[in-house]
Amino acid sequence: MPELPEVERARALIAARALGREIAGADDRDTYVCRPHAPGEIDGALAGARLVSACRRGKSMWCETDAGPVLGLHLGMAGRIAVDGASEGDPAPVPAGGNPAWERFALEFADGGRLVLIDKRRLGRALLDPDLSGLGPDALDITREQFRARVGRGDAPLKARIMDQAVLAGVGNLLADEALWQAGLPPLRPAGELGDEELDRLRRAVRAAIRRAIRRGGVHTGTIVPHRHRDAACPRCGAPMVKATVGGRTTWWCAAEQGRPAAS
DNA sequence: ACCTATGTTGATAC
DNA sequence: GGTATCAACATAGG
Repeated sequence: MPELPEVERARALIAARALGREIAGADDRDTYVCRPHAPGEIDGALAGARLVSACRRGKSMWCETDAGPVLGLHLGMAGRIAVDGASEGDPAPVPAGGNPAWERFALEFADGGRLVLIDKRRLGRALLDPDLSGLGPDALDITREQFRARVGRGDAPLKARIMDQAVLAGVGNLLADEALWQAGLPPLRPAGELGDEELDRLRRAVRAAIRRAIRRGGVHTGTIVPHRHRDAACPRCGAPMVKATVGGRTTWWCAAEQGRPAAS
């Protein structure tokens, strides 16, 4: 589920509950999730240290430590963070019993508590000193000028453009559908065709959708999310919702308000 | 049972 | 360089 809002809630959870606690060790035995590290490398780098900050850009998180190394965390497609058993940033709070096999990485604190990366699919990541140089500006911080210049160019479909993390960091599949629907813009329209007024409207919609999702608990709380299925109607005008693959992802939009029919 | 779908991202190919 | 496609993972649902 994790798009920017879920990641922000996870970051806030870490900031509130994990900073300053002595790390006794790390369980980094899952070498797929902790790649490119060998088992024991993260543990060796962090044992005895304390997290001093919890930061985020787009969907990437990282924690600085008083020992030097930075711990990078990414939730991938199904990851969530829990600290001492309390989870944030996901619709269904891990009911007491999420499968223990889904705990892919953990920081064990000297006080007995733990910070855990829970991830059914193992597409999340935990690693040292992550490279974040390829990320564009965070979707909540991007200025109007930056947004116009970075999003309003290229031949790629508008939706693919706003989901490109190098252009703008944080927007995923559901947020993209939500923001485009709120702004009344066609997902398939080439990004470079947009005018400044449309780009400003889209930026407002992206930021509003993100802030609302953070408040309400996740991207699944979006207005069109329940209407992303066959035979659904646009909750604003009643026209049929239509579907196509855009930028490699399933995309739903209002046939009337968001113009441009599905290509082929 | 078999096939498809799933909130991400990276590596590849044109 | 920009854009598109596929694969990585593991589960859930028709």
